[in-house]
Amino acid sequence: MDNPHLIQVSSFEAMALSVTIKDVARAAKVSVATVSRALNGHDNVTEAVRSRVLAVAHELRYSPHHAARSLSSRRTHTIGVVLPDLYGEFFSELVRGIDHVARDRGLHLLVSSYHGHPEEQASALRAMRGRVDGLLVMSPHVGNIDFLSENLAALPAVLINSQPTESQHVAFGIDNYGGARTMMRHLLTAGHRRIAFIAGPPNNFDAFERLRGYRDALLEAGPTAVPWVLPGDFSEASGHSAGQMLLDSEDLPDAVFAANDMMALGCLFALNHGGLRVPDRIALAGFDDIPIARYVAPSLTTMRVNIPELGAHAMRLLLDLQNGEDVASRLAPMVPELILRESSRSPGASDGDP
Amino acid sequence: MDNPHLIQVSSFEAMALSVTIKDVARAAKVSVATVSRALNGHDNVTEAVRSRVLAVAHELRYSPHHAARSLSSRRTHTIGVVLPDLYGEFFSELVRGIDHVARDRGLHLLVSSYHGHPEEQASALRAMRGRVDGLLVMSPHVGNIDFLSENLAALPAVLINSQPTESQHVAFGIDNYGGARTMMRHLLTAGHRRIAFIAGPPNNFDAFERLRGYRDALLEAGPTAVPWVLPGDFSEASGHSAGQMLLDSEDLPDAVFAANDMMALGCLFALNHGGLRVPDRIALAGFDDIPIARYVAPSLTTMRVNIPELGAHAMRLLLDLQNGEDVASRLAPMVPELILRESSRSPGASDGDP
DNA sequence: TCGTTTTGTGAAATCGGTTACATTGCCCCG
DNA sequence: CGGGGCAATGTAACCGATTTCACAAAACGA
Repeated sequence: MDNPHLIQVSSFEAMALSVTIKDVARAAKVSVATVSRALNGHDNVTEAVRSRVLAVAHELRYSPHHAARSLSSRRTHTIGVVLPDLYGEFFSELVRGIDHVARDRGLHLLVSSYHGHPEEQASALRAMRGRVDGLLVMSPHVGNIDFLSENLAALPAVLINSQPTESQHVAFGIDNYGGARTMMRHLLTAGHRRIAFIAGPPNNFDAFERLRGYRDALLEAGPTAVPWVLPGDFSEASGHSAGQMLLDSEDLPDAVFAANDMMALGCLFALNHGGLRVPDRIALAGFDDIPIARYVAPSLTTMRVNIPELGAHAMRLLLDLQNGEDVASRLAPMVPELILRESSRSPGASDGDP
Repeated sequence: MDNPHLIQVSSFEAMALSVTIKDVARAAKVSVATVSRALNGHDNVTEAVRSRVLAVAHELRYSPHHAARSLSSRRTHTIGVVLPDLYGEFFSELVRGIDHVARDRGLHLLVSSYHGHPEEQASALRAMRGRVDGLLVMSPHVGNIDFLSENLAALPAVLINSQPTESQHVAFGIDNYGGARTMMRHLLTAGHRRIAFIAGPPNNFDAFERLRGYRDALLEAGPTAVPWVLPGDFSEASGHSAGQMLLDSEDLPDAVFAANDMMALGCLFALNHGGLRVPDRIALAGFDDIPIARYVAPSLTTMRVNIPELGAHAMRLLLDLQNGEDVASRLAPMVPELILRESSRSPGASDGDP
């Protein structure tokens, strides 16, 4: 470990814009092959040589050129993450969960969003070639998903919250259908019969499943409960319009179930400003349990989805998949949890704490 | 592993995986150089040849290997983004602004966070070599920043919201000091004299500047106003503790100014649950104007920082810097805007709308 | 003592592109 | 009609690493 006097590094080397493995080899008086072996921890280098190489490399501030390394080793140590968008807490939390696992394993993240334009998704996927070892893809658009197979060139991939497909891709997501039914059961049990639903974007698979859960729950509840669907697109603004629409109409539902929290908040905001007290006059519920949900007044009843864990688990699936492990047993969707808060507290019930 | 079926599958995939420029060249009966030129839009290829090459490339689903391309062309078409963390709306919005510009220019983003461990930052930076054409670095830790110069290998870089440094790096950020003074002026004008400040993390430069603004504003306000600083770390939890601390103490300040919105919200939450009406009993203000701020009840007075624009502008600076443009004239910090909301409405003033 | 492994190191091929330079064919003009 | 100029294409040298293979020296066994 100690042979500092062997190093003859002149300061002019520091001027070099980028130090390559050749520079290190020259300074350490060995071949590039030996430098590579020494730095990558192969066991067939003398300890004396290794420490000399390490010292020189450190002295020269050498850091290997990633593109070159991945070209020859055929590994990039990078995972591609292709998302519909980056807006809002959902994606933020998702990426955070993914990033956490990535860091643990010393991997990097190449984040790409196609900004809601499904047609750009294919090109986003294609651009990943040669940059990543695997892909995490969130593709919530209902419809043909098999472009994946066409544009992936057999990279290991895990689909997040996407429509199931015939192809072999591993998919993992949330039990949106079950979650919506759970929420509906809660609202129905509380005595609400006229329950409006603020839907998500028409082509979104999550939105579709939540709507399906709403519908099926109503069917089971019997003929007294009829569907009442308001359009929405997952944005806070669309929730606001839906709320406005309710204010403008003569008769109100007993409760409003929004397909996600953002819309529930927009709706709440509209109702609040319209002077309609929640939950006294109308109950309100959302889906996702984004962090804000607990802070608004009244705090929002919602289905909690552990979003970081969704991303983290998908990431772990992907990595294990790369290692050839069998992950089939770990693909059951995550079941969301009902979080009861003030916005659905029935007026008849105890007033609750502050 | 010696299941013949598996072998068959994997070898099939291997073939699909490795369609290189050579395969295209062979199929189109031209040389690899011509393929490269045709695909990259050089003008010295016959139209007939170009279209043949394009057709074949599309037919074979060829997409160039990124590592190889960037190794020879010395461009990665990727920008590295090194952040302290990915948690919370601030970073989410920041990345969104950056991503927006990146997409416009057809660039990718390599996101890396060092999870609050400054010592990991150097390695995060070093790992960027050969993967990115430029760097966006947010390094809010007070102290030696010159590790940047040491670990950057002359990559163009823009610092976001970081302590100014002697080195040549381009830096861009928010006028935290001025913003804090603006808020203080508002609170003082409203008649508050005993104003408590919930500080950010001790080593954070933004936090430091905001605290400095608070202190200087108090000094100017004269001897009747004395500093009252509560510890915090930018997290909602620390704001909550600060609020709790206030509730437990006998005498209350007239107003609380939190160094960011997350802490203001935590504090608000604590005060609400403690039965202390905001703003009737105590005024409250934050900093950042994160989206939630307008939804909480009472809605939060804060300094608006256009966070996506902060990221977007830093990104544009970086790209122009790469092009050798002079960006010196565009480095003036962004001035935050005072957003008056319910949480600081003085009890004496008009009651305001719902 | 002399083969025969074992071990450490170097030379060179390789990964998949880009691009400088060489080559070819064609047009045009003296 | 012959050669200079030009445009289109091919050849091959890179880019900076990893890795295979060859080879020399050292260790080993008989």
